[in-house]
Amino acid sequence: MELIITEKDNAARRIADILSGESASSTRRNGVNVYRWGGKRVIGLSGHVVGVDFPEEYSDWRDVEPVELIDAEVEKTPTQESIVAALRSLARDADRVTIATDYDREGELIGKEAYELVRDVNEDAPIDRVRFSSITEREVQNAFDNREELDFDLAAAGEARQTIDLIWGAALTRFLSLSARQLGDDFISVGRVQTPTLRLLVDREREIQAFEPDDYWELYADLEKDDDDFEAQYFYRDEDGNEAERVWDEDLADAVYEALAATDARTTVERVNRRTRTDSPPEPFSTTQFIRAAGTLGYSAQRGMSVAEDLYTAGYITYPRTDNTVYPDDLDPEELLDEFVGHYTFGDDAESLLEIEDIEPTEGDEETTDHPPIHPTGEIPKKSELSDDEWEIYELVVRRFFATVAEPAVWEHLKVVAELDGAVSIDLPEETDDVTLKANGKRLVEAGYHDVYPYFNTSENYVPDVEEGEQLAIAEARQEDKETQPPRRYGQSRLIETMEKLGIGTKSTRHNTIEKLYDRGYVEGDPPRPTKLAMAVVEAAEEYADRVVSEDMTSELERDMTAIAEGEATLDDVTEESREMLGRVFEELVESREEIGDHLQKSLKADKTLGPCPESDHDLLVRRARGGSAFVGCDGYPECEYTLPLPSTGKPLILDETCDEHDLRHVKMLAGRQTFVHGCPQCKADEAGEGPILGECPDCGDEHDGELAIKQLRNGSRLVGCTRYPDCDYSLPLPRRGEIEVTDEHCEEHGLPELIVHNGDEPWELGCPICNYREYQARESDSGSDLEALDGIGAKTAEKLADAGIESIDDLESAEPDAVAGRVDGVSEDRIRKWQAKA
DNA sequence: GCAAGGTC
Repeated sequence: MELIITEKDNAARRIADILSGESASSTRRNGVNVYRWGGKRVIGLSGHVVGVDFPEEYSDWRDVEPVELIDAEVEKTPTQESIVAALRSLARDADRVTIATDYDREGELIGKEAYELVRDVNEDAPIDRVRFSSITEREVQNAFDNREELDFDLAAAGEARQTIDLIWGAALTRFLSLSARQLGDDFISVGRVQTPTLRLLVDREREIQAFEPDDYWELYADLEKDDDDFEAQYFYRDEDGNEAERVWDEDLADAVYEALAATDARTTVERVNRRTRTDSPPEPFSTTQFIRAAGTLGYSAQRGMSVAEDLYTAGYITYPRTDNTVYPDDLDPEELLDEFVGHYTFGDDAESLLEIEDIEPTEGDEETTDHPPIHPTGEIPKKSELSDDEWEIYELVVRRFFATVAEPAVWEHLKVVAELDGAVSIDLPEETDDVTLKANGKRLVEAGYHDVYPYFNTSENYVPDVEEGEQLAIAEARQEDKETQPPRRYGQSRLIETMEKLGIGTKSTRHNTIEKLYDRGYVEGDPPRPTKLAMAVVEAAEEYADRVVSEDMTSELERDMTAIAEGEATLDDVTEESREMLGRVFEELVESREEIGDHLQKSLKADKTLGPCPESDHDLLVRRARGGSAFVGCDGYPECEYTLPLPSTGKPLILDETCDEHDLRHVKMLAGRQTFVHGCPQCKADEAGEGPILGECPDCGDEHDGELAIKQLRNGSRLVGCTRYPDCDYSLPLPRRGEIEVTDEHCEEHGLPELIVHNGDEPWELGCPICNYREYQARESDSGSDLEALDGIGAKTAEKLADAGIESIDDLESAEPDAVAGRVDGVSEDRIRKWQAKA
């Protein structure tokens, strides 16, 4: 039996299909897919199935001095037990083994891990390696006809990286966490990739903080041509002879403005320049460029990749983790375009592209052996099979492929330079005696690839045809006061592009690294903004472990890995040298342990500080109750017990903005799509108490004495809500407009006063707010059950639920999952719990 | 509970 091992299940299935001529059948062994036909078996791993770690006796952070990790042994242990077991049992019966992992360094290492697992149970079977850069019939057949050997040197290069990353990362992470007494979930981590990435953000933040704006002015004039006018901007030549628009001298700006604004101001056209510019179509999608494009559609790096992975797993697009920007020879663009002909969304574009005579796809600079650039596979999903996000990303990938085989666009640029007539009595900048204006027009003459790829800005700027010597009056002049702006924060996709340029991280990990910075409390918001803790970690690293905060550590490691791969150095040479270096770092580090710990702790506290406590000399902090919910408490606790509530949904983020009245920073609650700005917690608490009390809260009145009151929210809407908010979020809606009168009449059923809304001529007797809301809900449910608003409940399911007596979200929330599951076919307890969580 | 790299 021949055993073929791939890096992932998906590749295993496709290779089995190709080699068997689609006759392979899928079976499961130990819960792992195995594809079989004749005497062949194919199994897919899940990337690395073994991992490196220190022996058990090093696992207690408090027991082990971090410095001891430097010379600790590093072991490899299975991390994917079931896959390892399945692999071993297949390997026992194999008389030939073929390693078909990805064609890159990490793939070679994963292959070597498989090799060793096989050798543990089978000493004799020959083990070959096949290499292919895309899973197409030709490439795969060719690879199996030209079997090669596993490259142990290349795998060793990968092992050097594993060892060095573990030792540096673990030793420094434990050192910082212990020195700041941050154990448990909130440890302080550093690493070869995350820390230089964080430094990029911190450096930018430092620039922003140090930035001092300068004033400047810009001057515009609308020039009249026939019945139209068009905007032209004042410019001059600076010392270097370059065109400059920013005027730094206010007196000069005023003088130019006056000259332009004079009632008789006229200009003469000095120059008219027309040129056409070719606008080449974009390159094929690498992971980084894909993330950037998805970013412009509003997807975070993580989300964009996650959607792409789903589309890949479903078979609609190729593997989304690739550095490659050159399509392989195997890809026949015409053939792929043909697949889209007749499609209701893409058909017309595909047909028009097929009319191009010689289709020559664009190419980027990066050509790699691992995977092709991301492109559609030709298996086209129905729109209804995909979620909105999936469809949007799928369309992006299809259209990007279209763009890479489309024709260039052509722009016509029209530049008009005009000069103010008559003598000007202004002290103008050097090398000019004139007030000169320019207008830059552009027009898309041939849309080219923009027709099939509508994601780029193609807005035109209209400038009419004018001739040299023509006189144009000034319709209006404008002087704009401006300020230079601080550099902008990195957005997620810019950050990923910069990481790629600096060579840190990989196509598969860069987006995860950014996510990790969020999880660790190093950055907040989007674009990511570093916290005080992040500043302190970077400062500590810069001072004591400069290597781990610089991208040079990666580039030097890359150099060493190349040396190992080429047989010029050994794994031991490289790791030993790295250990010595880390040893020297620790010599200085341990001397300053307390100082470093102090600084980190202060920064951690600063990240949680809102401002002064009204009842003591301490600060108010965001704290976490035992149950995990956040609230505001005093740093002077237990002497001062002052607290303020925070909403129960989401994770609090402290903003820079401060409340004028209480000097407290505003709070934003991060809760995915339901993220909202809570504002100053003191103001919110004050507001919550406002308004007349109507009666007992039906949800928590018995247990906690909650009461219902009329509340006005910051956004202007009003409601009847519990005074114990946010601990109790019972609420009833109220109309936005009109004055609300609380009458002496009380509802018999609920004991609440009847309300009257005065808005316009006719007062509206709203009545008891609970009864009013019930009626409103009844009207809503007449027009269709609100259950369908929940993700995962379609019309059919809603009908089935209604048959079982569950007609609304309220019903669902109060239902017992096991009872419902018993009454409704095909609906499990689990699903009901999920809906209840969503409701 | 540490890293970074695979993959889901």
